[in-house]
Amino acid sequence: MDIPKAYDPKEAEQHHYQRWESSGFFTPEINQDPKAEAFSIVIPPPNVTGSLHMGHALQHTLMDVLTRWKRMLGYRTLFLVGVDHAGISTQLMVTRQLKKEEQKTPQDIGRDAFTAKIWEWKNKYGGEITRQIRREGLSVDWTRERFTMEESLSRAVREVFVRLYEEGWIYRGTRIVNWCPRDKTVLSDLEVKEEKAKDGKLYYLRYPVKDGEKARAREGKTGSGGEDGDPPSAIRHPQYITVATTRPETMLGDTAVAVHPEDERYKNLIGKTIALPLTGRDIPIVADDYVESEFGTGAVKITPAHDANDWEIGERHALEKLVVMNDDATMNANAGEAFTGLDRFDAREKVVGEFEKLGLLEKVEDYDVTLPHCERCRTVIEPLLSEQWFVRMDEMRDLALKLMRDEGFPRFYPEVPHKKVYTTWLENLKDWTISRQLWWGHQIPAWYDHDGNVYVARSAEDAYEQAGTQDLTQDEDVLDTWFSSALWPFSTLGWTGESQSQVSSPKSQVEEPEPAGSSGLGTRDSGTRDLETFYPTDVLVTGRDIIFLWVSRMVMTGMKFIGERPFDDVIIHGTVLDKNGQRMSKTKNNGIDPLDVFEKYGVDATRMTLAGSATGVDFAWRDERVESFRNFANKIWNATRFCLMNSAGARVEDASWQIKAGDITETVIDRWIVTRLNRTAKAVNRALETYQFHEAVQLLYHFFWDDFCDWYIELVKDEITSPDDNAERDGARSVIISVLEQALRLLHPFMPYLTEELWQKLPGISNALHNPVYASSEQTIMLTTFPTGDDSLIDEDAEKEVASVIELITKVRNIRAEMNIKPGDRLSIHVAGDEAIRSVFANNDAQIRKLARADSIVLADSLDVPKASARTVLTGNAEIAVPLEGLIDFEKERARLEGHLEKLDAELQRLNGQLSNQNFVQKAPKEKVEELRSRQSEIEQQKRTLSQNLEALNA
RNA sequence: GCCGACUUAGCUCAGUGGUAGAGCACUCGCUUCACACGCGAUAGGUCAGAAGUUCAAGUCUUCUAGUCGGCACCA
Repeated sequence: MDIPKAYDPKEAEQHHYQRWESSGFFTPEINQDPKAEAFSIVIPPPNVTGSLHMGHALQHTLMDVLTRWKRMLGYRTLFLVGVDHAGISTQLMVTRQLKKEEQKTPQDIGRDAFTAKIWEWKNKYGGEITRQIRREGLSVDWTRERFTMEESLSRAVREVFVRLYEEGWIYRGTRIVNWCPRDKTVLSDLEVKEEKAKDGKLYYLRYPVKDGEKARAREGKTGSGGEDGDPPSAIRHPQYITVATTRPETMLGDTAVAVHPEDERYKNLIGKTIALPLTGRDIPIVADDYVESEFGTGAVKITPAHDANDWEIGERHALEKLVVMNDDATMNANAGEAFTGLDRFDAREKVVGEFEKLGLLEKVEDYDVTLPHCERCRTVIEPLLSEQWFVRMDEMRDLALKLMRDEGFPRFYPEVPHKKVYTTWLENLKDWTISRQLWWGHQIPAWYDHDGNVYVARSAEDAYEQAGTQDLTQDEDVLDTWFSSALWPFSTLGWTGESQSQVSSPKSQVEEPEPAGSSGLGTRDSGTRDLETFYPTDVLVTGRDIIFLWVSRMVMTGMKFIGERPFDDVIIHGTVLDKNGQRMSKTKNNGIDPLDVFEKYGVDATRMTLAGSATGVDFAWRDERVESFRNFANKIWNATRFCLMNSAGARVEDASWQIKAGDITETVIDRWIVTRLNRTAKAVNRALETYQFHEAVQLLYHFFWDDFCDWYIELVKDEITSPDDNAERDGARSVIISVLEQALRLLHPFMPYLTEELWQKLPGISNALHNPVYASSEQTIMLTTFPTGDDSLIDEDAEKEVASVIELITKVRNIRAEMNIKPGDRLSIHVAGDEAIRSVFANNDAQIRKLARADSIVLADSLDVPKASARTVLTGNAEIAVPLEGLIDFEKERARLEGHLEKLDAELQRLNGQLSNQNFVQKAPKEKVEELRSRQSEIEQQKRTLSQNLEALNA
């Protein structure tokens, strides 16, 4: 067979995906067992504007590993894929394009034309991310692909909105909100990022108090001792009160100054009036507990329309709420003629300048301040009084908290710290601002009549009916993108709220089996049956940045509208950092493009790298790491190449080969590799059950490379490559190729392309190797049965025997290396040991001689070798000597033995210490003590032997 | 300010109370007929520091130091 010496990933990556997809392997309908248990995952929908980054690649890999694994185990498997409309991002992108190509703004062309443009853009460019998902090899069901803006999902959105409104859980109200003056929309608290301001300043402004004490005024000091000697009087008060602020421009909207009611400095000012400079307005001095006397001057200017805390104070004291800014953060007419139209930062300078002119600027201090920024465009957020739609979170939150308290769902992996963070966040949750001043998104299903009455309805027709008129206008705003994402686990499975009975049937039950012959394609109308089958989903894989934004909200809506949790488990994966441990970001331009990595090292090697990182832990990206998995892929390629070069007369035994393994596994070496295979299979399954992906990767890597390649292939090589055409050789060839086939299955969820490519080349493969539930499907490794390991095939004696053989070979190789024996020089090996070990070595004489490059092995009761020999001992106290007449360097040999003795000494000392400790002997488990004792006597024996050897050398 | 995580070999990281592990890099040797993206053999650790619990601590507790997160506040 003509197979290239090096694996070329691109070759395999081109061929298989299209066949997998078009053959319907990814759809749950491929499973022909009507009773098959369901397994489902929904993808966190990537933004339609997005392109693949490492975070995606990581989470996608984990989801696909689980899906492919479960599918091979016979589950009815759905990995649901879809894309998010990503309101702000998409609107901004198309706005930019419109400006560039037509020099127009969205307002120029109007709402309908603009949203049409976005749909156009989506249809043209929105497929980028889905092409990349195919490249990753994800076994997602494209026949069920969803988009958050498609009709059925939009219907679910309207249904949820209407029902929450009718229950009073959604309301419209006027609040201080986070306003992005650049995107000109309100944002939720979660879309705002606190960042340190570059040169924060704290400005101390003097506000004149009406009827202030003139004598004090000239000094311009508050509270300090009068230099004119006038004693302070209870009736007298200073002419000014000084307030400190970081945003002087907001003083134009001040409607009070607040002090702490117990603050002695200001007690007599409470109730007085301030003549607010630059405005001609009079504002009161009020007392409020919120004020901290120690901070700043202890007096706070109150701007209820432009600060959340001030708004609260305003409510308590019935203050006027004066809005002084426009939606682009320029000052409006309320700010006064001199300021109207000025940008907020220009207004700040001007206000400060004016105060200075008036002698009212006391001082300016440098001040570290963190300011809220728009997560997306990094503009400083302006807290603004605005009328918006909100979701009341008290009862929603309780649904999620109750689920966690009563049932412990969702289970977070890793549990620490996410369970606590999630719970704490829920406990302190504030209402959710859901309206957005955008055009791209789900328009709020609320209509208004001329009198401002609101009609919330599932459709315009319903609203007309409610209002008794068609003269209504729909709310201009759209919903937060996360509102539709919150419904994703059920809206994608067909829930639109119509004729919805509670999901009561266990999801393992599928009412009617798919008719035979149905390829499972084109099942978009599977409707609510999908919901019954696949909801709740099994596991959600996502990053910690959207636990609040997304995970928590899915839990709430799932509990509210389906009455069941949306998923059992949530895997929170780590962040992929750059090689210096820094977060990847566009501004730092230190991102690593997964597609470049695919190009350079292959998709499978990238997947192994990602799955090989510990669950939930951040890790720095190293190309060297991918390189090692690229090498691993090449190793698998070449091991298979070797098997195929020697496969005449061999064939892969079908799945039952495991059971009748006794028939074909005749040698201890065969029994050993079958044992190792089954131990590995068991451990891999155990690791995946607890989402220890890196553990599974390590197990597979070492099984394949160390056990299978380094030892098994080398031990059976002579037999496999024998030119003699006989049944024994062909049997051996069938064993190795069958073990290889099982190994490829174990690797498949991680390395789908390579394993399919190689599997298809093996002799004797067919769909008879498939899991029975996929019996009639076209042959593919992805539908074979995943090996779970069989205890009856684990042979501990074989393990021990081969371990001795390996130890012997290794020790002899060690002697060769330490003594600088040339590779071409042949040796003879003398072994003294008991009957059992001698028979093990005798049975594997040929293999040992080959791998240790020895001419002969002499087995005896005791050693009879010349002084010029290198010696060592084996576990179980067998002695080894390699005569090195003329080759031995006595100095070196002495040093080698002494080194070995030293190590044994150190260990023995530890053991002696432990075993002479009565506390240990009495309290430690019996087996532990026994274990140490036998190790102790073994070391003593080995020491005796080595000492004798050393003496003989010195004699 | 509150909560949390991390600190293990030169680097990146695993580690389940019981003799410290991997990959890469390093050192030595090898054109051994699957693979130099390879083979063989080494070397390399006071597990951040201190105290405690325990027969036994990298692992559990407390404190300290450093690194990095999340949340809140910010007149």
